[in-house]
Amino acid sequence: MRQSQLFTKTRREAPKDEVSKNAQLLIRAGYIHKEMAGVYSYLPLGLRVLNNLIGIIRKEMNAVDGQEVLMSSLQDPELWKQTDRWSDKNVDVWFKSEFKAGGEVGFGWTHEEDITSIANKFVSSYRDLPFSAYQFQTKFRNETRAKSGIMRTREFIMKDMYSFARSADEHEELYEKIASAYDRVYARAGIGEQTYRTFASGGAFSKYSHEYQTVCEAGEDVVYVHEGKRLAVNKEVLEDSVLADLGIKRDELVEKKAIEVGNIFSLGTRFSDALSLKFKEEGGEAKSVIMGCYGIGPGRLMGTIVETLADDKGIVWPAEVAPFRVHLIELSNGNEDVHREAEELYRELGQAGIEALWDDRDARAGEKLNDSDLIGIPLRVVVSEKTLAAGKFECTQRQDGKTEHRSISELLDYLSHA
RNA sequence: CGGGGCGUCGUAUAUCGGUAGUACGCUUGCUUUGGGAGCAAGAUGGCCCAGUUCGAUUCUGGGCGCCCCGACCA
Repeated sequence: MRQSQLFTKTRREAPKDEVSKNAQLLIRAGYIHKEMAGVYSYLPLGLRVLNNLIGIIRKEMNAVDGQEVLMSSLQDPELWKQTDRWSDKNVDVWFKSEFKAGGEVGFGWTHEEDITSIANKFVSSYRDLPFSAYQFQTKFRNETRAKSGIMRTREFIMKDMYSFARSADEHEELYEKIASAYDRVYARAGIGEQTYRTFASGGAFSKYSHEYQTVCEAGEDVVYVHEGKRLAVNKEVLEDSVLADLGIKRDELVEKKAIEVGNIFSLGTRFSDALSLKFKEEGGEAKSVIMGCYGIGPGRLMGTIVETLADDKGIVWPAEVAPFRVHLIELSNGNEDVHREAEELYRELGQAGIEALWDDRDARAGEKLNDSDLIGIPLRVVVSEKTLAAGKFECTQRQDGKTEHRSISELLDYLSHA
């Protein structure tokens, strides 16, 4: 799209009350807008990034046979009372409201109860299992303290998947399959190398749960990374018995700060028992369904990418995540030939299916180039009197600043292979 | 929820019990044009409610909001 028509603008300075790098850069570049503490809106550029991340996650969940649903935000207290998770004493993150006609209602902060109740309508036989269902849905959590920009908010979209299996073995198989999908998500999101499957406390039904932790100075968690095995152990569970389980030694571990970008865990029969989700085995015997739960917050993932990959000039988006593939910078200063050349290139890119942000604003070179660095689109293509004379465009990688000069066909060829 | 800090043009910052200034941004004009240009003219501000005072943006109290540390974080 034409940058002159983009209704957001960049800013030189971040608001003084934003301390986290992710929020500072995302606000300065016009990706997000803060509504109140812990509540952010996504603006055109930000929504493009968020949707790209959602697209990646959706594809990977579908690839492991996840079935997408969309559950309601409004939650029925009766359901939650059955699992003892309605009272504010047991759960302190509830947002609650009332119906005009009387009666309480809650805003969902997770959906085990809901999905289990839905599954109950359809699952009765061993033939109905296994399956996994997931959604992208806005969660509400009344955090006592929102913090770190978009990393910990009171309203956020979460991809939450729930698996339903007939046996512990079957559950384990599903669990591992989904875990591998998670690895692919982080790799495609550009933070695969920094992200480790991390052993964390498991709760009542399995010894461990797994977090996906991205090593980053801004992280709130402390993990111990075993580079050889590409895994990590959360500080919370760092004990000799855990090290023995994993076959690793204490001195092989390196302490790092990390951001939790995903969490998967086994639920056992905690919810199926409480809500009577059972199936009949081949022999006719009723058994409780074994469940698992798998979460990723695309917003937090977006923040983590910014925290992890940004440099002192601004954001650096990985290719699959970026709001546009190309940032076309027109430095025409009123030169009609340069302007026409930029317009032509923009059209050609569009025809090739490559989305570009075309900076056609009447602004000086410094402002445009600095904005381009801040916005962080992977490839910057400059069109100017110089490039017009040379017959080649100046193509610069945002990530490493490397520049190459390409003709239009060379550029299209490069983009089709990248 | 405990502790601490902060609310001044759109943004970032000064000052001050008596005229609220600067920078960037914005408007208009001229010049300039490859890493946030120059000149000139202009518009825009004291979170809310009380109290003290001749006079409050400033002092006091309350409210609301925001940030940080901790606790919490299936």
